[in-house]
Amino acid sequence: MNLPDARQDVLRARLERGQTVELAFLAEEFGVSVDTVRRDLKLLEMQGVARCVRGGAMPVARPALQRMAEGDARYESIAACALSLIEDGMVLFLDGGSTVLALAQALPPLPNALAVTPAPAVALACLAAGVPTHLVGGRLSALGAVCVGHGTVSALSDLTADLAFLGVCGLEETFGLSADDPDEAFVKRAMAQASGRTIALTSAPKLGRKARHRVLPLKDLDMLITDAPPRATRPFTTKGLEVRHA
Amino acid sequence: MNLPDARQDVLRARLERGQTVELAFLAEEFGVSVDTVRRDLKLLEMQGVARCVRGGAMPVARPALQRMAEGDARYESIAACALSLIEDGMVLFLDGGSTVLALAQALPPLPNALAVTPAPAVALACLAAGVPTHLVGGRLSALGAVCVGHGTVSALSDLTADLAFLGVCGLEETFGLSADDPDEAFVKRAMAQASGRTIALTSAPKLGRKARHRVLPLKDLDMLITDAPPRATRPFTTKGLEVRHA
DNA sequence: CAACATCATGCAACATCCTGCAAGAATATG
DNA sequence: CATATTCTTGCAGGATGTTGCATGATGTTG
Repeated sequence: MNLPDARQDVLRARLERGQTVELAFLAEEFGVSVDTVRRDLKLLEMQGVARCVRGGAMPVARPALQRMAEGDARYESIAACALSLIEDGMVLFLDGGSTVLALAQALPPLPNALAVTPAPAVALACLAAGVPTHLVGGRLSALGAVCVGHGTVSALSDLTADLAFLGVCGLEETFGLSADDPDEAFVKRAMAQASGRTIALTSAPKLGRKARHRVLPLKDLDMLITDAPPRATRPFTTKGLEVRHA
Repeated sequence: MNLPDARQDVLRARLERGQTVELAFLAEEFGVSVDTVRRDLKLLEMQGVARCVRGGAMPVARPALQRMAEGDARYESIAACALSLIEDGMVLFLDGGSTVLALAQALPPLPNALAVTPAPAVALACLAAGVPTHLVGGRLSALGAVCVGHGTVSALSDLTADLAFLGVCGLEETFGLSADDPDEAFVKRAMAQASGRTIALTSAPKLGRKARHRVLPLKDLDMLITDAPPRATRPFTTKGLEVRHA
């Protein structure tokens, strides 16, 4: 348990859960000096997971609600690439998350298409774009601001779509696509299983990461759209996954 | 949890939600001296988030909020009046519409309550306020950005709540409460029928209006909260409706 | 006006941060 | 197998940030 990677995994998990971590307390818990923990946190800060403050670190990925408002240029290129797959008349599953939200905001009017999503923010963006929208209800998860629960999953299972666009918490060569929240994982899986093609949208930092809960094995994924360089997607292309670089 | 930045984040969040904070109480809560909290608030005052006053600090209305305040100042007073009916542990039905949205944004954290709503914007506001939220899904109506349809109505009918807060398109002495969209009318009616008390929130211009579709007769309404002057609500009070003026 | 609470300032004690460095462990290389 | 390299860790130091307290000033209340 005293390997750097193990410590950093624990820290990453807590931070992504929205917890703030305290330096002195962590040093005690891990049985290492505060310097070591400080270095761990600085590393996570480089990766954009933590925000180092005096005495510890705070999560940078605060509830998806706040990230939403900012809007990120990184995601726009991914969204633009995904748009080329969409035609009017299709039924689209749209997951939650900031990358998929960027896609929803970039949608052109599609009067004959139907967007189906468990994410309220995505639903509003689709409606504003001029796409008929069906919002799948349920309990709202605090982490991702997405509807989850049995009702959500079962409602999704009763639908069928041409394309499913999934946000990604982690995508790893052997572990496949994974999510931080178990309930959100079930929702993602239901969308993947009920759609003709499943497309993952993800920014570079998520590649090679394993989030806590497995959603899909890699072979059930039809396409990956990312802004990562080709070298980072090599493990996936060699396994037969189609990758598009934004 | 005693890092300076963490404290300031908490304070910032409360102030941005319109709460006023009290010095002595905060010192107790954080386990630090009042001097420290005073310094925190002074820092936030430099950043334009707080306005220090004797004994604590008050939220400062920022330009973005002020713009909203021009159109919505009246909604805020209605929301404040509605808040007095709400207690932690209740189940609340929240309709769509800007008045109800203002109420959702004004909610304090209610960890044991449950907010149930067919409106995605309201759901996000409740979640951000720290209230567990259930979003009732369905087709998104283009008019009001509210979920409508048979699934929505039937899901609402299977629930029960203590209070239902309904937005109003029209409220007239004989015609009762009415809505512009037929589908939205069914949703409003379902919420009214499944809740203990039904409360209409409405600004002055809606009084005396008949919208296209009837939702409820006046007698099925338990309370009206409005910013209209007493003279405008005379026809309703004489019919036995309880009216509160914001 | 008197009693009291709150505020601003300065200060000393303390905690934390950064940098550099050396010892140990793991891995690579000849 | 021996040696070199890299990585990780803990520690020492000086710099900087933070905290609580004391002091006098200012505001509030009866």
